[in-house]
Amino acid sequence: MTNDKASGDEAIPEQDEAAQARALSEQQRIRREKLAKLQAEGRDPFAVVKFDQTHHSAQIKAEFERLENAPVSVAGRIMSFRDIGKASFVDLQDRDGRVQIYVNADELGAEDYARVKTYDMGDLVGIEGFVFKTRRGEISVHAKKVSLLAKALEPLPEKFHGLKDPELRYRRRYLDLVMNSQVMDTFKKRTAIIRAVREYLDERGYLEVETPVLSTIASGAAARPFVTKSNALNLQLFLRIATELYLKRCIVGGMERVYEMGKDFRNEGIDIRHNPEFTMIELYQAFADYNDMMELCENLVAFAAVKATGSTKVNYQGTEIEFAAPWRRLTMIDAVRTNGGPDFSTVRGDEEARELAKSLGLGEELKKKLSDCSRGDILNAAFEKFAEKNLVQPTFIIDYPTEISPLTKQKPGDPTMTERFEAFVYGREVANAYSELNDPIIQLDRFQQQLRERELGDDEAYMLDEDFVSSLEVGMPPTGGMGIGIDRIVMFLTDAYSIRDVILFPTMKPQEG
RNA sequence: GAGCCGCUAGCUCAGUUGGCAGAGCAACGCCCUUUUAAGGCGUGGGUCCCGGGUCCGAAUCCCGGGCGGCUCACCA
Repeated sequence: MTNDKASGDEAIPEQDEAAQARALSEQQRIRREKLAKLQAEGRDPFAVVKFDQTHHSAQIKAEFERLENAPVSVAGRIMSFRDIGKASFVDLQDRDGRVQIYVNADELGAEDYARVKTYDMGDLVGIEGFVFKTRRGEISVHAKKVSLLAKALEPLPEKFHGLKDPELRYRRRYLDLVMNSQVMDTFKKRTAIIRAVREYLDERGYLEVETPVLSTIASGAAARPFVTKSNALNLQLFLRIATELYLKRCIVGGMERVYEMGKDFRNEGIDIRHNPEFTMIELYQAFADYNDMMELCENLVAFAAVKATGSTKVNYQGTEIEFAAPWRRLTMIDAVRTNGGPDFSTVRGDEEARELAKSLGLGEELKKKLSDCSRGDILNAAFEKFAEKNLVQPTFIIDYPTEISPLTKQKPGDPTMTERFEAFVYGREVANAYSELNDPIIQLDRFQQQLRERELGDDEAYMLDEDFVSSLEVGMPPTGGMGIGIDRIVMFLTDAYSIRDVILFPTMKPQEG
């Protein structure tokens, strides 16, 4: 139970103590008593400030031939305790895994050995000893000295079944990490992927920059923002939904190649593919177009796949996915046509498209009233209905309708289409890129069209950013830009079913209150 | 936002037709100096998510609420 009562209430403490004693489980109470006893003996584990850890578990196992009989110091958490009388076997878990520790009364002396036997699973200990192999052939550390480095006042989850309850796993991720080694592996891979992305771009002359999370306009994407407030400025602010407009200002300023990898925030639904805060990389390259972005995308993701998993081929939820370049390229119109949908290349104008939408029963896919929909809206809806779910192997869908791409340059010779692509894997969008619109007059027109959409009730239409338009008036070179959803890439490379399995602390409702 | 499902010991889970709250691991005591889900003997541990209702009697049935999971909707 939370206790939110105001401080300074002198009458309550005694009741609090009683209440707390009652709230403690038998096991918690016993561990606190053990701690108190150690403290009374001048052996407070929480007073220890340092332990010299010379080796990790994995290294001892990998280099046993060289390390046999050598002195080592290892540190970690007690994960199991097999007491066989005057000797015990302890499984010690550190960052890399586990190594068995052998302790016996002869080596430690009766008094110290008796004290070690009072240590609990979950306690953090440091071991000084030497490497050996047991009769059963397990590489172990024979302890000459055992130091308690921190006491666990709460028992660990059950050693065989571990921690399974998804609610507890997400809320108390530290327990999940301790108990489930594949969870630790997933987050190590996440780090490897992020490091690989940075390495790939840094080597190609990209400058990593940081742009505002807080601003008065949340633009650059179609999404509802989180709202917050500055006390100092007495001003309503939004958390960013994209970094696009600031990064393009950097291109205007002459940085030529920039990227930012960080959190975006979208105030929308939460499910296995969406967390309100998520990690996105956006990158921009002057004098490049969307074809360059396609090559960059497929090579970057393949590079990250190799760095994280050792291969471009991964198994995702039972389906083999090949990330090696080149990825299939398919226009949106062809994707609809070849997946059982109509041929939009023969559809002229909004009215004809609306008739087609009616005959196809495209109701659910449309985001607004049919009478407000343009040919581009309907093509996009048909794509989502017919094609999207079939795009299992990495595929670039190219050439998006102008109406749904307000920051994108039109295709030369076809003003209804833009030089934009999205990359799909397993039916899910993982990247979005385009030849950036750099004509400030057309950009202003497109924003004004978005404002009309907003008036029609689309609260996700892009907000007008006048300073961004001003920056384009200064002159932005022709530029290719791309956004990649990092969490989704991590999901594919770690075979994660839910986005919550690749975010250490996913957004959860408080349990009480 | 809607539907379905879940919530019982620290953890993983049973709990029959509504009739004294259960197991394994963990804990506590004793035995055991190369075990490894160690083993043997014994002991303790519960706000059955919360609040109402029905009933002689509710973990179980009914109503309301909380949190979570899944599916759908939403989500460039």
